[in-house]
This record gives sequence, structure tokens and C-alpha cells, in this order.
Amino acid sequence: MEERFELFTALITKISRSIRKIKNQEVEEYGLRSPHVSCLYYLYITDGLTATELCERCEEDKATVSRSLDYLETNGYILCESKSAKRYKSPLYLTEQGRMVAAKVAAKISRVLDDVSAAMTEEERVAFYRSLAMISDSLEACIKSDREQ
Amino acid sequence: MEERFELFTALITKISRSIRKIKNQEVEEYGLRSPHVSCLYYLYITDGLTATELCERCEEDKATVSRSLDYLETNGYILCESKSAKRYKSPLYLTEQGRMVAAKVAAKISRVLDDVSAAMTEEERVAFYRSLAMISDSLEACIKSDREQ
DNA sequence: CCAAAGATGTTGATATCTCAACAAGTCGGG
DNA sequence: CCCGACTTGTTGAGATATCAACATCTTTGG
Repeated sequence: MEERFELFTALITKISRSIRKIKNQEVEEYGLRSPHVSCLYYLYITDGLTATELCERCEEDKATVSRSLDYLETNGYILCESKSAKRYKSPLYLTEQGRMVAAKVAAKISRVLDDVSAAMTEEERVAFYRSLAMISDSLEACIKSDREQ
Repeated sequence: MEERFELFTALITKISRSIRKIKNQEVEEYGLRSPHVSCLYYLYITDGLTATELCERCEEDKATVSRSLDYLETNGYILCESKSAKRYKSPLYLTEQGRMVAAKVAAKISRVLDDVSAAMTEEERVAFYRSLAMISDSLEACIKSDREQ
């Protein structure tokens, strides 16, 4: 019974790693890596997000996002219209080059999603997402309740 | 449509992190951390596994497992009956101290699993595991097919 | 019995993530 | 207008994971 929990965590670890590899494969020719991909992707979907909004969507640490944005900005993938010194609350935009790479990434994601979806019915997919979200919340609750003790 | 892939990866990332935190919470008082927990746990379930077998079950890199075992051995959590210099193919066993901590970990895992399971039916659980495994395989296949191009 | 090939494990370099401390910007009340 | 509290973002240090190269052990075929 309990053994299934570890089985479950091992699978999650493995999937996590696979996702990172797929992202890397797609953008390594540009010198980009997995964490950059999420930023590009979400800006592709929604132009003008701020750093904090990106953090929320990627579920990444703000430190990770901050460094990703540094790299993307210095290498001409994104623009930041900030009046102030830093990126404070300022909306971020893809450059033409950024949009090009993001489109490539989006296409790849689409292909992978097709592969993954092929063996599932729409119903199964929905159920799976619901379970994932439920588990995520439930684990967070575990962490919090433990901390309070 | 594609947006769900990123949603999915964000959730996986988040769950991954939560799992690590839960493991850490449970063993930090012993100076242990997340990667050590998997090793202890699997030895608790099945005594006498070798390093490679542990790698397979944890889905961890052999380098990670190797270093975890180093730590667990020098700190008296496991025993290695190796005739040869290294751990080569030799079965690993928990010490009394190791078994004590592993039992604590197993109990914790059981509690977390109860929480997570509470909101799911047995049927949903089974479906979820099946989907996870399927997705894991499918992503691996994507990685391989890309590499061959 | 030996050499070569394959399996197993270790090590070092590097990249990455995470936490916590800090800096900078914004906002609201007096 | 200014002070203090809050939000937002950056930075540095340390922990961790990952990859590739290497070392070691076993097995197999001659």
C-alpha cells in the first residue's frame, strides 16, 4: 500500500526529468535551457506579464525566474520597459527573435502533447489533471500542517 | 490546448518540490535529506538490495545514489557486506538505527498517502497511476526519437 | 588462464535550485 | 510630504542533481 507512494514519487521525479530534457533539446541550439523555456512560453501566450506573474504561472522560484529573465534580456529574447532601474512591476515583451523561438517551443509542446494524449481519452485527461491538482494541494497542506506543529 | 502542457509541467514541478520538502521535514533532525529517504525506504521494504537495484526503484541517477549510500554508511544507517573494496554488487542492509529512521519515514509516508487518498476513490487512484506511467513512457519515447534525428 | 567486453560503481566538474538576506520600489496614514 | 510597512525583485551561499570520464569487478570466449 505505502509502496505505491514511493512508486508515485519515483514516477513524478522521472517525468520531471523527462520534461526538462525535452525542453533542453528544443532550445539548446540557442544556448537556452529548460527554465528559460517556461518564461518564453508564457510570454508567448500572454504578452506583458510581470516577473511575479511569470513566477506564479511557471511555479518557479523568483530567484530562478529573475536569473532566467536576466539571460533572456541580455541575449535579446525579451524586452523590459522599465522606467526604474530594475524590472519592478514592469511588463515584459518578446522580441522578434524571442517570438520566433517561443513559436518553435510551442510547436514542440504541441507535438509532445499529441503523443502523450494519443493513448488517453479526453475523459481520462480531465480526470488526470484533476487528480494532479488535488494531489498538489493536498501535499502543500501536509507541509503546512507539519510546520505548524 | 497546448497551454495545458505547461500547466501540467508546472504542477509536476510543484509536486516534485512538495515531495522533497515532506521528506526533508521528516528526517532533517538526523541530518538526512530527501535523496537519503528513498534509499532508506526501499531497503526497509526490501532488505539486501544492491546499489543498482536501488537506482531503478528510486529513479535516481547512480551518482546521486552512490553519494547517498556513502553518507548513510559512514553515519551508521546502513551496512554493506562487501568482500571487495567498493560496494560492487553487494547487498545492503539497514542497521538498527537505519531501521528506526526508516520506520518513521514509512509511517509518515503512510499518513501523507492517507491524506492524498482521502479525496480519491480507489478507481481514480488506479486510473491516475496508469496515466502517470503512460505519460512517463511516452515522454521517454519522445526524447529518444528526437535524439535519433 | 588471459584478454576483451560489459556491467557496476565512484569521482570531479559543472549546472541548477533553493533559501535567506538584502535592495529597491510603492503605497497609505498621519 | 514623509515615514513605515508592504510588495517586488536581486544577489550570494550552499545544497543538489547531472553528465561524462574513469576505475573496478565479472563474465565470456578463445
